[in-house]
Amino acid sequence: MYAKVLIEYNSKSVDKTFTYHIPSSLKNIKPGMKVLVPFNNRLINGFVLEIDNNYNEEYELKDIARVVDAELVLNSELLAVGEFLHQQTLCSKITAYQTMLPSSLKVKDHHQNYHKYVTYIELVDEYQAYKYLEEIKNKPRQKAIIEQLLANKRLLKKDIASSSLKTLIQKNIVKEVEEQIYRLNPLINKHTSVNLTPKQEEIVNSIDLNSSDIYLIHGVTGSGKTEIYMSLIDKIINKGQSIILLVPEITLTTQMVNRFYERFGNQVAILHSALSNGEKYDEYLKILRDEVKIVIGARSAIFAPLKNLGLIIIDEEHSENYKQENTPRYHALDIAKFRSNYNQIPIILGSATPSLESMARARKGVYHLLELSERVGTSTLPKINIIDMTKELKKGNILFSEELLNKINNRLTLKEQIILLLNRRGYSTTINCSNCGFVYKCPHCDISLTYHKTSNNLRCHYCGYTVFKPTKCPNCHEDALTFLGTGTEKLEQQLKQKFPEARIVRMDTDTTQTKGSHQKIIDAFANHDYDILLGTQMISKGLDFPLVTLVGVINADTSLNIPDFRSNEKTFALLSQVAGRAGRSNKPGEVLIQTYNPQNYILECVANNNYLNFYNYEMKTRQILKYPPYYYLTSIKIASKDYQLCSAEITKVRKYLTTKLNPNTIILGPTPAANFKINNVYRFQIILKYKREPQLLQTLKELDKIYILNKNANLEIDINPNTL
DNA sequence: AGCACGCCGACT
DNA sequence: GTCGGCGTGCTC
Repeated sequence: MYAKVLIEYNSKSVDKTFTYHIPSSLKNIKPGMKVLVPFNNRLINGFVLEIDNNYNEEYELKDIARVVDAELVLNSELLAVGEFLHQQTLCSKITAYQTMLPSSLKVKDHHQNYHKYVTYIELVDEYQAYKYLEEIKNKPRQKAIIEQLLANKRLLKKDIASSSLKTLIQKNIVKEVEEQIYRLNPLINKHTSVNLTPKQEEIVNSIDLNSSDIYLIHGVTGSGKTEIYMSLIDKIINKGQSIILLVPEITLTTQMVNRFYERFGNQVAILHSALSNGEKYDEYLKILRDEVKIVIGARSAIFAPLKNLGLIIIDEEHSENYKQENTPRYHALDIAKFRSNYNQIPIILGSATPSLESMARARKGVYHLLELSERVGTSTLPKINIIDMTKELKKGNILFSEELLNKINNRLTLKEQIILLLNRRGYSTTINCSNCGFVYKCPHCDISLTYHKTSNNLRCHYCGYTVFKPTKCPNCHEDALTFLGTGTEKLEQQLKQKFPEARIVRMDTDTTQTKGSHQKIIDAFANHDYDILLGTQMISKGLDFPLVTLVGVINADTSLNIPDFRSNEKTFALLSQVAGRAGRSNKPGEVLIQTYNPQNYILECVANNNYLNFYNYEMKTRQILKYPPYYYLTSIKIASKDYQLCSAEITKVRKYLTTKLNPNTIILGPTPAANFKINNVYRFQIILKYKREPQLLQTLKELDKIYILNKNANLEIDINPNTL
């Protein structure tokens, strides 16, 4: 028996299988297993792709050393998914399979074991124990242990004083028993039943669970999409099948996970980046051992090794987090479609603000469109007002309009809560010299630095470069440095000045660095320990605080002005989402959006809660500018530390593409990429726009081969990129 | 990836 | 004469 093994070197130069002999002691080796193999005079982790019975003996083969984890096997479906991932994103094969397994399994220590054990003590023999009790009348501690064991059968070893226990173990009266436990062990199972509204019921019933169709549920915030998911999950479990529920990373808060634990208890496994490696491994084992029916997780949970998959749900379908921004650059929906096709099962997409791609497909009839236009219960959609900041500016109000200040005051006296959104962290966003015009930029990246007041330094938000706040302009040495723009830090400070009695908490990347801090802030706010929550976009999604009746957007323009073809779509989704945090219970909510562009059509659509107008308007722009969903995009970048080489190589790439691709394909560039210079690496970019390009994958694959050998220039390919 | 092999420059 | 630079090529 022989095995074809991929070596776990993340380099495209060894991205092919190597053949090994399977020794008779390892006959249980299957494709999809992790093994340890001798390679180039050392032991390397490998991944078995195929098993062969014979091998034409070209040269002598080495033996597989051992199996890393016999339980951890990718089944044939997931092996096919890995191949698909490799083909579609042009990543190396080994990267594809590594992405699909929990990251803790990138084994460094060859004798590592991920199982967590707990040690119990038990009596070896009850009769012997009684007899021994007679002998030790004057040893009360040993006696106590035996008596406890007689009453309880087993005890946790760590709860027992060790000296007397040692004697008992030596005398073979007591033995130690090790048992594997799971690090996460929810047993909350109230089996609360869902009561669906007639509209929700209608949607549940219109979904054909035996099809492989895709359904888009367009439901306004607070319309109870979760109840629909739960009801569908119930049906699937009754069919004896399992479910994957994808949510954006940030939505995986205990608020949401607890609802599923309460209803489905230990049938649920969760997978997301905040889990420790051990926790991830345990959750993964539960899935492999067929002990759970539901996997709730972020993007990579789409690879969950559930057997007998019956349904895939992607909540907040529009979220950009479903596309991975580094290799392999895959979109979870593409993997979902593959698994839907493989298992002949449906996909449910849910969103209050569907992506244009999904809505366009739904309206064309490729997906089924299901509408939920009303909130459940007594809650109604909040009233949204646009505030013209140009008028406020004349009154001298830069950050807060009069109306926003009045309303904050009002909610504070009513003991209600407030959420404020400012999509920019730090204190000031640009530092320039009013004397010579000098702008402080990162020396490694082509990005202006942001001032952070708490640490009194300037920071690059791309590479983390930090300098102390200078007192004088480094160019003209005048004391004329000015700080422009506002970040969350400055907002917090100004807010404290205006409302000294209010309890304010800030949530952004700076205040959520340590594990669990994100959750702590949410819990504290939910507990009404704070009156005002202010933060960046991470406060906008999925949170449900019944006391929040006012949402303020400090500056809607920060998001609108980002130079990206999706900035309108992102702004519409962000503002609609954050607006949806207001008035989620019986108290009506109100939203104030401050802007310097009050006549902006996107903002008007947000204010009127009119997705359809936004959709029609934005589709027209996309059509004129030849963007998705009318055209597909692919971005091809050359990255290099050498500016000259970088620009020379990208020109060659363009020439190559011109000869190989369909003449109808639009080839734009080369241009400097949006991340032109990061960490001293330059990037030039070519953008492809096409409706149909059968030569695409083949051409890119060949191009990729050319650059495998080039050490000084890297090729970065992103098919269907999120941003350009 | 990681390492051996190999072919040219400036040193004890 | 030798130490060492990193280009090339191989690993079942």
